[in-house]
Amino acid sequence: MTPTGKFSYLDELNDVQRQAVEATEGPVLVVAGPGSGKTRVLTYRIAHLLEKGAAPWDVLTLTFTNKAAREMKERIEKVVGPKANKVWAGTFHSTFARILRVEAEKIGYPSNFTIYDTEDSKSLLRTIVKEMNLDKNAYNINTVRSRISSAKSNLITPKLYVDNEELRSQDRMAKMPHVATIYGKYTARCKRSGAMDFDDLLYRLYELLQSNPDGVLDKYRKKFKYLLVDEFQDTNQLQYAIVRKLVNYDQSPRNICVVGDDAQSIYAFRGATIQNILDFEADFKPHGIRVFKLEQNYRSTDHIVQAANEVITYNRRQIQKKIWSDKGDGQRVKIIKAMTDAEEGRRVADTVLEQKNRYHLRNSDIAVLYRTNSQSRIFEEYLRRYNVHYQVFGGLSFYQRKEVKDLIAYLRLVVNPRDEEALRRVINFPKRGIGNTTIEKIGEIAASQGISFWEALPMAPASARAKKSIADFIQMIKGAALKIETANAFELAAYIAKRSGLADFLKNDTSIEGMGRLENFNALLDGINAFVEEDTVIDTETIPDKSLATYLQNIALLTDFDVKNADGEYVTLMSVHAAKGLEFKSIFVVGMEEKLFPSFMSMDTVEGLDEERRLFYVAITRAEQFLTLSYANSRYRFGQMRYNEPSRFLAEIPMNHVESTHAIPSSDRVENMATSAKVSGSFKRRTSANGPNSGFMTDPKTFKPSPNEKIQAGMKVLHLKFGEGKVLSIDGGQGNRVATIFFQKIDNPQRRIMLKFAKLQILD
DNA sequence: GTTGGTATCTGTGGA
DNA sequence: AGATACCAAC
Repeated sequence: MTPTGKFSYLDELNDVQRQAVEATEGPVLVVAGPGSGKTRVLTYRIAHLLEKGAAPWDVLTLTFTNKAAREMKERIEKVVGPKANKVWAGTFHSTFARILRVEAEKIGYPSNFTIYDTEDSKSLLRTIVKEMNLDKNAYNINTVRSRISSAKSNLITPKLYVDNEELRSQDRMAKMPHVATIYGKYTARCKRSGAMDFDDLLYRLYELLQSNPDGVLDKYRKKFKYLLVDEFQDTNQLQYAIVRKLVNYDQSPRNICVVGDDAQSIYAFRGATIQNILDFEADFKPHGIRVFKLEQNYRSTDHIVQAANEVITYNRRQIQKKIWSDKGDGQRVKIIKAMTDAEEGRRVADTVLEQKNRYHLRNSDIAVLYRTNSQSRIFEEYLRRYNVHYQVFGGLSFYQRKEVKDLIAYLRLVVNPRDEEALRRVINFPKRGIGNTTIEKIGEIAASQGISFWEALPMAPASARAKKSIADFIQMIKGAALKIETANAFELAAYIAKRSGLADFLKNDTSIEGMGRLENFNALLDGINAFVEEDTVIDTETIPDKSLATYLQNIALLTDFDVKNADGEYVTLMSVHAAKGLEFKSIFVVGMEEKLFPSFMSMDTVEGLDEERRLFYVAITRAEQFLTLSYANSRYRFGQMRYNEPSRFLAEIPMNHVESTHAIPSSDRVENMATSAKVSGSFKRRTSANGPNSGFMTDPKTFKPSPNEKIQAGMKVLHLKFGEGKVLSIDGGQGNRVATIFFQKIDNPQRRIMLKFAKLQILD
């Protein structure tokens, strides 16, 4: 079949891709390896739907980032023209917020509800923990928040939480038995404040569809005739439950297509579960699901692809697939070892320069990826020193800066005075003589009467001066709220900036940082002005509504990515998580050390390690041509020098894909241990308690050594002392063969063993 | 209520 | 090291 005429875009697809695009009716699962043209399939599929006569507004595409949604729309537009803009394509959060905006009142929320960001949530939780007189050290706010978040992501309401013995006993073991109560109070407080947190945007939509007031469920089932979900491996139970509500019912055509890669699932901490992919297959099996596997990688050269393939085999469960590339062998993986984090920074920057010169790479071809955002500093330092332009993504986004959040809090308050977190933030900033005692009293009144903080404000038993301040504050907010119908968002913001004293406060701070803050503050005002003046594309939509409420609702879901200018020539610095879906000619994955990558937080469980390994898989598969991994023997953390061993992931890359001038990490380590022990007396040698000398890992009675000639790379073998291992590679001539073997259970897992002396039993 | 100094704590990822 | 929480003195 040779597609002709207007279907010519089909020519740009390989066989499997085309089948996935053309299977428009009924349930479809696309398992897409890295660089396999996943986005191309999704966009062409939508284009194909439109060409075949579907109306743009019949199609709903859910992504995880605004960037992905935006990209998709742009690419659809290239194929089908401007009607692409009428397709519903957005993030789960923004799309659901948009629907909730319309339907909120059906579930007891105002349509101008506030969206609480993580800081707001944590601040509210802190208040609740305090009010309940609980020990805030026992109730770590991040832990509490994530418990509540994952409860919501698993469809567990406060009521269900109370009755859930498993969760309750986990809480008791963690010495925080009152999480259930906190969860209940938190939910009530959000509702009373007319606020939804990020999880609520999903949960409340589910609740809406579930309770189905005024046949609202049917309305959306009819509206979205085709549903597509990107990065399905990163959905949580709640998201999948919503998807099922929308498409999986009697008489439904079940036109749903989900695209994902189990090997790239890296958001389990956010409640995502690979189980969703497996469930999807089972749930739609009775309805003729079709599964397509995209296995050809168009992004990377072979050494990189094979290294990635090999690394991921160390994970337990996975959907079988073999990613391959026909782009030639390309360069081997380069490994940089450094003594200190500073040396790592310098050598990475050196290599950046070298690659720019030798291979004529541009800054924008290069990215430095790290496990934690705090690692960015040292690379910034050296790149700046070398005069290489760079851009850091992640970390504090523009909208999270204090000066920006302060003004936004005022604006939030004008739109929704019940917004307690906004109110608490600005009631005494700039200072107007309303202190903690007064604020606490107001909180108590609100709690005892079951009213919002705002409504309790005038009842505050305070000094005459404080009362006057409060009255004035109320007046200011009410005054601004009155203008909401007549003034546009910018006029209101400018008014509040002046009237609140914020603008003056910032102008009076002449320090360097203070000037920076003023700049940000003004940039925010400019941004609001631009929103009013132009057809600003904020999310993926051209927003027709210029109200302050619309503005606030949109920026609440923006991240750093969406603000930074995407053009320009700079080296990209970002976390591995943030790099998902991106590609660069040259990738540096830095900080390849035990306890950092894999993170110490994830090291004690197999599931945790598997997720870290998938994260590493994502990192290395971002590279098209050059992949450099680096680690440092020591680095500063919390003002203290810490020593780490090279990451176990390094040892999982077979030697034949690694640049040979670099010795393997485990043998490096022996040298480095010796030198650093001399240099620094405090260096702690690993105790051998569970190391190789602590005795046999294998029962000598059942151990049957195999003939050494039979040992080959890739085999699983058993060693008397070291236990089970995997032969990574074999080198050396006949009679002198040396095997590099990875033994999972020992401290320095990668070992070089002379086969003529070794006793090894082949396991498979 | 506000200010400024000191103790304490933090140890991943992000919509 | 850097942010935040807490506390004593104004």
